[in-house]
Order: sequence, then C-alpha cells, then structure tokens
Amino acid sequence: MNIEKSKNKIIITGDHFSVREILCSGQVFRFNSLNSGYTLTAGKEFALLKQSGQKTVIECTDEEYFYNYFDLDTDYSVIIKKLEENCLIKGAVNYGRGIRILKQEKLETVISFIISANNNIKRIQGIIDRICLSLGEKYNFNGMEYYAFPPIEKLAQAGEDFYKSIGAGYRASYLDKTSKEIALGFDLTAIENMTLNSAEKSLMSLYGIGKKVCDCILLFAYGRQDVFPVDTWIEKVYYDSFCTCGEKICREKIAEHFTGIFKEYSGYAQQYLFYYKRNFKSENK
DNA sequence: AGCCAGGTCTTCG
DNA sequence: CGAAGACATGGC
Repeated sequence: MNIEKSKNKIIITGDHFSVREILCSGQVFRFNSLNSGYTLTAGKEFALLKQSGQKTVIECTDEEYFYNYFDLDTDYSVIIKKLEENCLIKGAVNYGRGIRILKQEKLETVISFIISANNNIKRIQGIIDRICLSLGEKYNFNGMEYYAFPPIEKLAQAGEDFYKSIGAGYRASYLDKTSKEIALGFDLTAIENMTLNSAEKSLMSLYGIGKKVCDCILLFAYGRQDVFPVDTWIEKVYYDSFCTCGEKICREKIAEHFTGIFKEYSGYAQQYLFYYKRNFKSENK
C-alpha cells in the first residue's frame, strides 16, 4: 500500500482499503454516500472520500487525524495471512478484503454503541445524526456543511426528554445517565491503560453498556483486538459454521470460543465475519 | 402485518 | 446463579 500525505489530502493506492467496505461494516455511523463518493464525519473532523479501483483520494480537514483514524500504519496483509490459517474464515476475509478497523473517538463510540443495542443500522444512523444536528457545532469544509459530534457537556445537559424526542426510544435514559456520569468525571482516557478485565468492568459500570456494546467500544475506539463482540449476526455465524456440538450456548461462551481461536486477532476476525454474514445474502439462505 | 435489529436491565425461579 | 420478560421505534 502506497500513501501520499499532503495538506488536507491523503492519496492511497493498493490493496486492503475499500471505502465502501470500511464504512458499511457497521463500526461507524456518520457517513453519507454521494454520486462521486462518500462524506464522513468523525468527532469535529470531516472527509470527502473518492475511490476508483485501487486508488483512493481523501480530502479532509486534517490529514494527520485521518491517517491515524484509518490506521494506515497497520499492514493488513500480515493480519489476513494470520487469519487465513483457519480455513473457516477464508471466505469471509476474501469477501471483505478492503475492510479496516478504524480508530474512532471514545465518547462518540460510547454514545453510538449504546444506541446500537437491539437496533438496526439505518435507525442508529438517524438517531446519531439528529443528536449532532441538535447539539453539535456547525462547520464548513470546502463549501460542505457538517455538524460535529457534541462535547460531553452538551450531551449531559440535553436531558432524557431530548433523547426521546430524537427517537432514541428506551435508550434515552441510558444516554442521559451515562453522559451525565462522564461529565461528572468518569475518565474514558484512563481505560486505555487498563488490563482487558479492568477495562471491561469499568465500561460496563456505565448504564446501558453490557458485554457486547463494551467490546465494540474497546475494539473501535481503543484499538483492542483481543475482544470479539457477539451480536445476533455473529450468533448466526457461530451456529451455521463454527458450532460442532449442536447445542445452544450463551453469547459469553461464543465469544470465548472465537477468542480462543483467533487470540490477538479476534477483533479483526469478528469484523470480517460480521460483514460477510450481514452482506453476502445470496449464499446465506 | 409482523418479525427483527451490532442488547441491556430487571425480575423471577 | 440462569432464564425469561420488558423495552421504543422504524426498517424491510
């Protein structure tokens, strides 16, 4: 993969970078497709992404920010080679070769994945968009308007009724309580340096964050690849392809099954399997 | 129309 | 403990 970085611009050529696959893999929610490409908002930063074949041009507010955001220092050919030692995942990896796991904002990821619980991706996107539209600061990049993800003070002040009014449903109280707790001093940064167990315990003490949402936050915002979030799609993957005993087991055990196989590459494996199961419909029924 | 969605929390045996 | 039920809303 070749990367050229200049003022407000990154140009990427090579394998293992598909804008569509990255954005549509369920890890990120604030993007829109245009005729010519995609717009993407992360925190208070903005990018316009255009890809044709092996070449991607990113015009953005801050090239260093997005270089890190897309984790461009990581060589995915090494990861893929390692994962393909398990033949059950080869098809999924091949289907989503252009996927990368992003390095997202911590607060934004916490809020987004609380909203994700028992919800569908389209609606998750709508709810987050309305939060940003109502509480986020308006910016402009090359004539394109966008709204930043709101700071914690705004989220904490908004109140449960606000979250209900923008369609969060029963998650409104989760959002209200947890944003208030973070505003009062819950330290999202401190989790970076914790062991996996402590990090999980800490995040799961927040209202609305259970094991699955917690693992998504650790994977997508803290770069922890040793977790394996189990949702309804991954349950299907397990029972369709990896379950040898035929009996039903809890999600915790399913996660243990997969982390036992994929170890420090679990997070990557999970993302390829999720994307494959959710999108490759034709062969799945 | 009715089931389902990147589950979590609470309550009940 | 583990299982079962409640929960808002809209996508398809």
